[in-house]
Amino acid sequence: MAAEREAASALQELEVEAIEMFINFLRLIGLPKSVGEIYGLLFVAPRPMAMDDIMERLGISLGAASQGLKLLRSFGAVRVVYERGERRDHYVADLELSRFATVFIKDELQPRMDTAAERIKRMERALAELPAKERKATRERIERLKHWLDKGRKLLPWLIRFMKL
Amino acid sequence: MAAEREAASALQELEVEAIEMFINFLRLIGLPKSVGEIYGLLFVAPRPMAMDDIMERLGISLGAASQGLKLLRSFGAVRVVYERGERRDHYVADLELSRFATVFIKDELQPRMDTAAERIKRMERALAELPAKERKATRERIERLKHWLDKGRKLLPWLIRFMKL
DNA sequence: CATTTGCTTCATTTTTTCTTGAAACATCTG
DNA sequence: CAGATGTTTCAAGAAAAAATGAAGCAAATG
Repeated sequence: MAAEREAASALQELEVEAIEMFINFLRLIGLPKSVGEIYGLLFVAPRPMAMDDIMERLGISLGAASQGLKLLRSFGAVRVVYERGERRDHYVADLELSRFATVFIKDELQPRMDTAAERIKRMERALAELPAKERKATRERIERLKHWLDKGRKLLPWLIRFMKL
Repeated sequence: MAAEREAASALQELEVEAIEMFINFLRLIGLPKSVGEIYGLLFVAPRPMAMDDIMERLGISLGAASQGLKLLRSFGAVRVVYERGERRDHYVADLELSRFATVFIKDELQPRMDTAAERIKRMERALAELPAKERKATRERIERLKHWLDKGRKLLPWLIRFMKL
C-alpha cells in the first residue's frame, strides 16, 4: 500500500468526490487547494475532526492545516466544537454555503468596485488634459465604464440576498 | 528619464488608471496581468494600435503581447481592424464589457457545475455503502449540495441576460 | 512546576503560473 | 523570388503562490 496511506485510513469515494468538488469551487474564488480539501473533508465528515485527523487524512502539512482552518474559521465556514474529554479542538463544517459567495463579494468584488469608482473619477478629471479631438470619444468610453460599474454595484446586494435564499 | 521610457512615450494618467482597473478586474476571472494591461490600454486608446505599439507602450514582451491579443481576440474582447496602407494588424477594444462576464460564466462556472452534478450523482450512489448510522446525516448534506447547485444553475442564465442588459 | 500536547507562525522550499525572447513561419514588397 | 517585416509558438527563465516543517508559544496534565 502506498506510503501516503500507511498512517491514515484511505479516503472513501464519497470523501474524494466532495473534496475534489470543493477544491474546484473554492479555487474559483481564489482559495488554495488545501483549503478546498479541508472544507470538502469536513463537509462529509460524520463527526467533528481534530486537526491531526485532517492532516493525516488529507496528507497535508501541519502549517497548511492550521492556516487553512484559520481562514475557514475567519469567514465562518468552519466552527470549533468542544468535545467532552478531548483536549484537541474539533472542527465541523458550517453547511451554509452562501458564506463563500458572501465573503467573496464583500472581500473581493466590493473593494475592487470601490477603487474602480475612484479611478473613474480621476479619469474624468484627466479628460480635460486630452487633445480636444480625442476628448469626446474617450468621454463616451468612460461613461460606459461608469455604466457597468453602476450595474455591478446594483447587482451585488441583490446577489447577496439571492444567496441567502 | 527611466530606461522603460526611452523608446516609448510615457503612459498618460488616464491610461494608467484604465490599465490598473482592468488588471484588477480581469485577474478576478483568472486572466494574467499582461492581458489586463493590453485590454486597459486599448480601452482608452483613441486609435487602433499595432502590436509593437502595445509592446512598447506597456513594456511587455513580444510573446506576451501576441498571446494576450490572441486570447482577447478569442473571446471577442478585441478585434483587428484593417488600416489602409498599414501592413501590421491593428487592434481595437470591443467595448461590450459583458463579454468578460459571459465568457467567464460559460468557460469557468458552467463546466464546474456540470462536473459537480456528476459528482453528486456518484456521491448518492456511494451513500449505500456507508454504515447505516451515518447514512441519514450524509444524505442530508448531499441534498444541500444539490440544492445549491440547482440554485446556481438557475442563476447563470439570468445573470447572462442581466449582463447583456 | 516540569513535561507533554496542541496550535500558530514564518523562513524556506516546492509548485504553479506568467513572461521572455529566439526560432520558425508567414506574408508583403520591390 | 530575395529580403524585409510582422506574427506565432514554445522552451527556458522569472515571478508569484502555496506547502512544508521547525521553532516558539500556550495551555493542560500529572
